[in-house]
Amino acid sequence: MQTLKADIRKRILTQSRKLFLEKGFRETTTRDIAERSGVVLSSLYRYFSSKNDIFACLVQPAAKSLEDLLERHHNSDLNDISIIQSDNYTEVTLNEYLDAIQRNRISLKLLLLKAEGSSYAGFKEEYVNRATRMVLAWFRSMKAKYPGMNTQVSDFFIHLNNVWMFTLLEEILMHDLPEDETRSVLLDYIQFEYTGWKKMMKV
Amino acid sequence: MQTLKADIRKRILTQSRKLFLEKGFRETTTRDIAERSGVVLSSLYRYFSSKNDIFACLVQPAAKSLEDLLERHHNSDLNDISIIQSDNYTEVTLNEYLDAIQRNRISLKLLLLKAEGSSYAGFKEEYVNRATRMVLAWFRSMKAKYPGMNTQVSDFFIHLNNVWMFTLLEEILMHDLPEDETRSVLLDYIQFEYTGWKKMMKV
Amino acid sequence: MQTLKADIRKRILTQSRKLFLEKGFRETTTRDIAERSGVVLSSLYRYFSSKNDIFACLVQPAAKSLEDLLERHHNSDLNDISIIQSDNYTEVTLNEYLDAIQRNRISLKLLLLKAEGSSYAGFKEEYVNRATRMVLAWFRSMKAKYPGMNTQVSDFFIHLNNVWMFTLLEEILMHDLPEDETRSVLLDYIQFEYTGWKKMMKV
Amino acid sequence: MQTLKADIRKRILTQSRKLFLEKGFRETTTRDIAERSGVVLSSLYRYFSSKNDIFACLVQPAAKSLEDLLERHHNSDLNDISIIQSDNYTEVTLNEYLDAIQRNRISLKLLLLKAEGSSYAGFKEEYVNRATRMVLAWFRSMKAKYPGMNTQVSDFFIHLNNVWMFTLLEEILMHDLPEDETRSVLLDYIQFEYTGWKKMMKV
DNA sequence: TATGAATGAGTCTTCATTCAT
DNA sequence: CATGAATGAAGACTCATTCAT
Repeated sequence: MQTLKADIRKRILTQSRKLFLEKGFRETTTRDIAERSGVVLSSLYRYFSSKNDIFACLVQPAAKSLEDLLERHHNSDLNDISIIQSDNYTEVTLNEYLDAIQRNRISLKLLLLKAEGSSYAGFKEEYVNRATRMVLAWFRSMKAKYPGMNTQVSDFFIHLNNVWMFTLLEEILMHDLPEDETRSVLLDYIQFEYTGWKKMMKV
Repeated sequence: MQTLKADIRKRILTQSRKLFLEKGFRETTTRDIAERSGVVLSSLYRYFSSKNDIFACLVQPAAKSLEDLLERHHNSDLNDISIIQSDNYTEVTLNEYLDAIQRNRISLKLLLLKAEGSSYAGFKEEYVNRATRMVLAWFRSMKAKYPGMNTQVSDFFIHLNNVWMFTLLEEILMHDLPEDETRSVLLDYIQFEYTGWKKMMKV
Repeated sequence: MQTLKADIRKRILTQSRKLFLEKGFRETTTRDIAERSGVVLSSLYRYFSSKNDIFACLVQPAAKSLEDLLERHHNSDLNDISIIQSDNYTEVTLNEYLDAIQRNRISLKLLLLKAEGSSYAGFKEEYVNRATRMVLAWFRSMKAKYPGMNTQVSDFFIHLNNVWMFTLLEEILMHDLPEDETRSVLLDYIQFEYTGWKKMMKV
Repeated sequence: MQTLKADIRKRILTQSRKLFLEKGFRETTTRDIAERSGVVLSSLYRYFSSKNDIFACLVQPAAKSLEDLLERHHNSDLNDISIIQSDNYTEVTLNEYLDAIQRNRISLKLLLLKAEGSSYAGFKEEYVNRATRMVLAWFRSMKAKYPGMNTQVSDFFIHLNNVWMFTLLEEILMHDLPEDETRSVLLDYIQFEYTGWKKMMKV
């Protein structure tokens, strides 16, 4: 009996996922969702408190995994420049990104591409800003350690790189890049960035 | 009378520009526009055929200048690799971009950041796709000319770089970067890209 | 089983009482009641035929005691003016009121202050009207007996005094006046009314 | 042309007044109002920002006149006990009340009897509380001047008298008491109160 | 008899656009 | 050509009550 309830919930989530994916949060109506889920409109509200709530459920895993990534990667205490220059850094990083993407493809897609109108609309910007602040802090701490580092790099350019990382994510999702291609693009990206930064910072 | 009419049109455009800038296309209502322009709502439709039409007028210069850039830069007939490697290529390119931005700041801002809900919502994607196709064509023609070039670069990565260029634009506009900073960021960008690509293509 | 059933009924009544008290009849939803009672929504309807029915159960003792009071006090056959003028009339009356209030505080509170939206919403008005009719009848019969009585007092003013009595009740309940204060206020009230009426009727 | 607009507004106000009067704020739907006013539902919102707004327009004169009364009558600086005992005090007061009532019958009726569900629902209680505070202040200042005054009167009883005044108002309105009867009831009321208070305070 | 699910009518509000004078 | 008025479709959310197992 409880299974039934869970079933309907799942059905609603499945169908709304489809709809959000097709038309985005804003253009998807609660009626759409209800009809496609084979429920009466009012029943929707037995399972979720609002349209936004449904979206939140679908999107939360992605949001969580991104937050985790942020935590791990931009913590200035943990990541010395030596780590970044270490041989397997690239690979480790790469795998983490890949993991996050593979695990939450659709959820991420919703979060980053279809959230307009929902409470997650500003997620990307907020996230990028936080990430940028963390990177900036890391930069400053590195400069304290290695005074020879190039100081020329503007805050804005650092911000920009964070945005690009997101853009990369978005594009991978938008084009449903298969796993192997995703991996190869990520490799390219990391190499590209690495080369660029090395030159720029004259490390 | 004709003058008056033009005046009113201008007023509508000025005020709606402000509103679109503040709240975006979707959140701006026709009533807002009419009131701020000192016109009755129905009069709006004497001067413009729809809300979208108003937006189009405001956004068209930016769209045009981007189209022009596309034309000039990604035309495989015109740009041989030798040009890219020429000394002043960077500067020329830089100036063109700067020009386009400076000339159409607000219009671009509307087009790239505030178009949600309008017929221009998909502009960026479309544009990037076209640009990518052109770059790909150029790449292929280059490969035909210089068979030694690295073939490894995926189509997607090229696409990505196009998107990044847009992202750069968007961020410059979003943060109202002043001209000098814009220039310096663009320089960084070009250098960054140049380094990255050179390495990647083993040119 | 029968015991269980009674238990559940009691639980529903207890919890709905709380809710009605907090938020009033209208703002209390059947779902609220069910959840707080630890029953499934549909089970509510096994124990009560409707939301209004639940309210009725809670409110009925108060309604009953008020009806009783009405019966005893405004029965023109029973109360001669001589009784009213008797020494202990005040005290007797006072105690009756006090009793009714003390016995049914919460029930009265629901009936008089929280019934909006229920079938008891009009209770006060109806009751007052009936009471007024009875008092009027009593007045007429008194006038028949004692023709010297002042006739000037309007029907409306008598009605008004009945309403005031209710208002008094409402305020005592609304402010959760403790028993001793309730007693003292009632004393004030009776004295106040008594003085007023004596003057007015030139008894 | 502007007349037309005003006309519709007036029509909406007239019809909604009727409806609110019949069924109260809550039970009156915007659709009701629109239909009875011969307007499309959406047009309602061209003239008023919400259902509550319509109600507010209807009710504001009454609210204003009550506030004014409060201002004039419970200002402890202005009203010495000597004024209250003066010969024409009663008449002046009486006329003021009458005026307020006559001028705003329907508006008052809505405000005091039909506001449930609107933003004016708590008006009465708020008002009474403010009035009570003012009267209490007045009492204290009188006691300072005339220390012989009875102190026994409880705050609650004073509060109660304020509520009664309101109850009086409500009943007058509820029963559509004609002007002359209203006057005579008010006279009774003032006399009644006066006698009661004199006794109570042993003035 | 208990439970999960279903129901359906209803409520306020918004907005771009068109009509009639 | 301007203006006031009209339009109608749409959208999110609520709630008491009933059904089917």
